[in-house]
Amino acid sequence: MPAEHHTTPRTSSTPAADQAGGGWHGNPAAAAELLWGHRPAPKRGPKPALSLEAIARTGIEIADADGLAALTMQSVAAALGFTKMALYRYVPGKVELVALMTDIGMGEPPPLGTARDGWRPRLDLWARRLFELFLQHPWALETTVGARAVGPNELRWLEHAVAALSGSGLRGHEVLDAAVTLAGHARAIAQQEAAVGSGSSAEQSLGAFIAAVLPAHGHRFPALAAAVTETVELGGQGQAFDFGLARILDGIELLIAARTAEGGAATAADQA
Amino acid sequence: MPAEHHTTPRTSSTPAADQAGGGWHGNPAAAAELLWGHRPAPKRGPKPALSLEAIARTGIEIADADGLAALTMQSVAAALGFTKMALYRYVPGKVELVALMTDIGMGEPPPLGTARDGWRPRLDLWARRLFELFLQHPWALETTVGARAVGPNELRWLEHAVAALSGSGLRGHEVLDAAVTLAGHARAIAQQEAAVGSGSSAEQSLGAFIAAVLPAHGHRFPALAAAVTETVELGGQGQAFDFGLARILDGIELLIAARTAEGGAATAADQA
DNA sequence: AAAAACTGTGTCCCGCGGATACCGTGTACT
DNA sequence: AGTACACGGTATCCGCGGGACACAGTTTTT
Repeated sequence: MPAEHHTTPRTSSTPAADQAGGGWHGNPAAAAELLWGHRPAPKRGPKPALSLEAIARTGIEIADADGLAALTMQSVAAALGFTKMALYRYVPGKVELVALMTDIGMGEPPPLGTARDGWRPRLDLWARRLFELFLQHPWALETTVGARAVGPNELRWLEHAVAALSGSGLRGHEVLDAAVTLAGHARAIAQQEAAVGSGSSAEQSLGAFIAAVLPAHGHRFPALAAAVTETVELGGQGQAFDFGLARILDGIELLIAARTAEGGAATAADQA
Repeated sequence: MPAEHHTTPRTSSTPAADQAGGGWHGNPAAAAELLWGHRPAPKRGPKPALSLEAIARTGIEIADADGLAALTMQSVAAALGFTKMALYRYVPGKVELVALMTDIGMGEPPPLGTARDGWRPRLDLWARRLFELFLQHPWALETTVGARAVGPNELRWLEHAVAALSGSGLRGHEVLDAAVTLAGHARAIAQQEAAVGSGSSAEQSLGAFIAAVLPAHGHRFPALAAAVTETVELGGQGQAFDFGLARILDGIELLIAARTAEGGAATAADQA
């Protein structure tokens, strides 16, 4: 329902747009315009029966239910009761549709409280919400790798994290790096959790795998086997996210303490 | 050149093996056998002109050079001078080939030094090597998402990290969680760096993007814009990886200090 | 009324992963 | 020896997915 995400032109991407190196998928300019551009809504032809919102939402439903592999132009169109080619009147290509799905799927970032609450609980909540979001939309883990166009919602999320650290005394790049680190942690652990499906945690899955491989090859991984068996014996649950989050926040707290101990006057004077 | 990765049977995966939820790609048992199984090397037919090693290496070259999208059975076979169907005598399917490429691409984990060096420099080196590895093989970021079979090399990497933390006083699941957190950090930041290609860093790319979007929408991201401009003005380079790594290691150090302060006797007595 | 702008559809093409049948080649058994 | 069998490589075929293209129907403007 936000103001973004309107109708689109037929800017198409190059046929063989998959470049080498760290290349983009699809046409980044087209995706950016899809995500950020306001289309003035045409006045001449018949009324559009579809909308970007509806298409993206349908795509999200399919990807949530059956995974990203089940997301085809065909499946999306069929779920909407249209031909697959009808979608191309709204979306320049599948890559751009996925980008739109990603940004809409992220949604508005949640409120984190005011500055009086302190940076730590706000960042903690932020990271947890992001983590839950990745668990809700596991396909987003796959769609947010590599070069891509960033949407407004994704940027809003980042804005919230940066805002939480604004008055903390950290320098600009440190604030950004902290946000990126936290987001990366949520992403990475969500990938582990999503990999084993629902019900079990990364450590449990790893333990089961080790147990399966151990009779033949386990002797080569002594430290790993010991840690896994100790974890399993103690009924260790999957708390990799909580663990890492606490460690990262502790580290940030340490740095903030060091920065404030330097004295607030020379905030931007020195750089190591 | 390791002892693993030999010839393979023609165990094929189910035609429609792409399941829903956190489903596997391909047949995990086939992939596991590819990665772990020793095939006794057949005795009857003509000599194989190819080898798993050669196929996987060729695939790695293609993926390194032109990205994972350019990796097709056709391209691999053509680079080897064979038909694409010849590959299926060695590899049950593309998914398994990618899994093999991933494990071979990781290679042997580097030596980290002895226990007398302390856990921190060893973990630091480990994370940096892993980070560099992801930068060398950006496609590995895509192939290590979701449910997949873990290969021996990948497990050796994990073993090394766990070994570095073995005598530190952390509990089993804490050791595992620390390793997972560090690996996730390397992965996540490498994803950001790989996204912008070579030459620029994540913050610079973000800054450029913000600068491009700012005239139209920048006012909605005040904290972000401030942090970015401060970073750009100070010539802040991309050190998100270093920053996060230092924070995580600081946090781990804090926890180890707390654990050792509890006294080594009651190591496994309590759990919060 | 006619032209212009726009939406949705039918048809086609190419490239991909993979199944299958086939032929050639080499070893092992009688 | 010869022969049966096992195995490697190839040719052909299929279904599916993304997307180009031309066309038909609808609504507004001239």
